[in-house]
Amino acid sequence: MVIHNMIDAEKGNITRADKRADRTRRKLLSAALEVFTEYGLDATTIEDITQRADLGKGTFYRHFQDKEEIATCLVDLSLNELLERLRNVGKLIKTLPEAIEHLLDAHYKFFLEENEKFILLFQGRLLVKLERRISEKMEGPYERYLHELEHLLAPFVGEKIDPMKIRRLACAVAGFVFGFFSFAMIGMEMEQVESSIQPLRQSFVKSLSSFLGYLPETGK
Amino acid sequence: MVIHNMIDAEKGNITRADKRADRTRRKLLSAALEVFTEYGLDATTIEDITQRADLGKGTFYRHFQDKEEIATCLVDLSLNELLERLRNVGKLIKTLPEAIEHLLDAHYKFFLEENEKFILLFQGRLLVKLERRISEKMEGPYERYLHELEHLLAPFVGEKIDPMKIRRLACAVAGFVFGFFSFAMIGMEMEQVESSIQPLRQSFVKSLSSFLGYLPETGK
DNA sequence: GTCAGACCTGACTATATGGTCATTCATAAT
DNA sequence: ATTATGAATGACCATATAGTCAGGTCTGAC
Repeated sequence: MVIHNMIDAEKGNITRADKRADRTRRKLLSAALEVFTEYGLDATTIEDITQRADLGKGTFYRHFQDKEEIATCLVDLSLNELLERLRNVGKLIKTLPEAIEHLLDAHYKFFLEENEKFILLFQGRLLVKLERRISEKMEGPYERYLHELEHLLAPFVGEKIDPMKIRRLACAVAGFVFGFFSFAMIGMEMEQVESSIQPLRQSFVKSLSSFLGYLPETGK
Repeated sequence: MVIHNMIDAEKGNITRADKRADRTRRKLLSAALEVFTEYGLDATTIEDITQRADLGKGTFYRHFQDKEEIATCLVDLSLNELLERLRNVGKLIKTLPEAIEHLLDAHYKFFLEENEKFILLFQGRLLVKLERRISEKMEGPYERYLHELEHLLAPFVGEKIDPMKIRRLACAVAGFVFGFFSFAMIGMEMEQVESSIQPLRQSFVKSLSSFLGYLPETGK
């Protein structure tokens, strides 16, 4: 909610005008998510967004500075949802492979349930090359994501984890989930997908564990 | 080579001017491949290309109509290389799973050896959503690719293959290779990658075979 | 009912990119 | 050496998109 209405804000009241502004902002965000995943970040124009939201062009600039800001905002929101899932550990985790299992599960469910948001976060390019014309603002949330990954895995790795390793791990996980998606593409039933992905999952978890220096014998 | 020089062309001679034009054209193509994979198709401008090629902007339009044409040209060239690999079957193929094995191998090697070209062909989006702002010209080579895939697989499938199935298969294969790439990203040795990808490969080949109606017992 | 304040609007301006063309440069024939 | 032909050039124009703002609309207080 954009707070221009200082009188009401000071009173701590939520006026109908505030609600209206909030609705408009939401409309813009949801429209932007749609067109971004449809046309891609670069190809969408501000008017694509406002037309999809059925609003005037000027309205966009009342809520966001530019395309980058709304994109960052969407990335932030989507990332928060993903991180929430990461933090929300079901069962107790004792080993690194278990932690990585959980990591995969969270991403994989996020992909299934919030497809557009996943695509926004891991939009092709991020996977394919690391150095790109990525704006400063866009790097922020991504750093946060990496930091959170480290936080999740650190307890199960002896020494401090090399930041480059975290980065690569992140790419690998996103790649894995997209790879998993390739199974879904051939129109298989979900149960069938789950079972055929199983051998890959195990192999992948093992690879990632040893990549982070895990030794099966010692359990460390 | 752009032939404006009719006198020499009629003579069947290749003049130094022709060679020069050809060199320029190649410079443009190679510069375009670089910037396309770096910035993405949408984000690159004509000047990005000419600057990278160290040429004047006007020169671009002497060789290509617009960005789309050079992109299509690159896609065509890259596709031809990929199709060449597909046609170049090493050993005799007798069953559908063997054909799919070969299909995977070709894509996988193409990805490793011609990374930029692979990325150009399967640029993120194609994977993620099928309906997009894809230009007519871009669809052409892609249709050709699908047709060639059908040609490769048809002998091992009884009835005619549903075009939609071919489309999905194509997406699945590209997705698989990107997924495979996720292994490579974590900095593993190539041999290690090959062995950890093995269970996945088998499972994937099986899934694709049955997706196309293959019954293991009958061998058809 | 009316008035102030905040939201929304779309015509307008500025800028960046696409695309053109008169000119310059390189080549090859005489 | 001269000249004709085609390649390369970059200043230039046209267009599309970013971003602005004066004016219209909605809301809530009095």
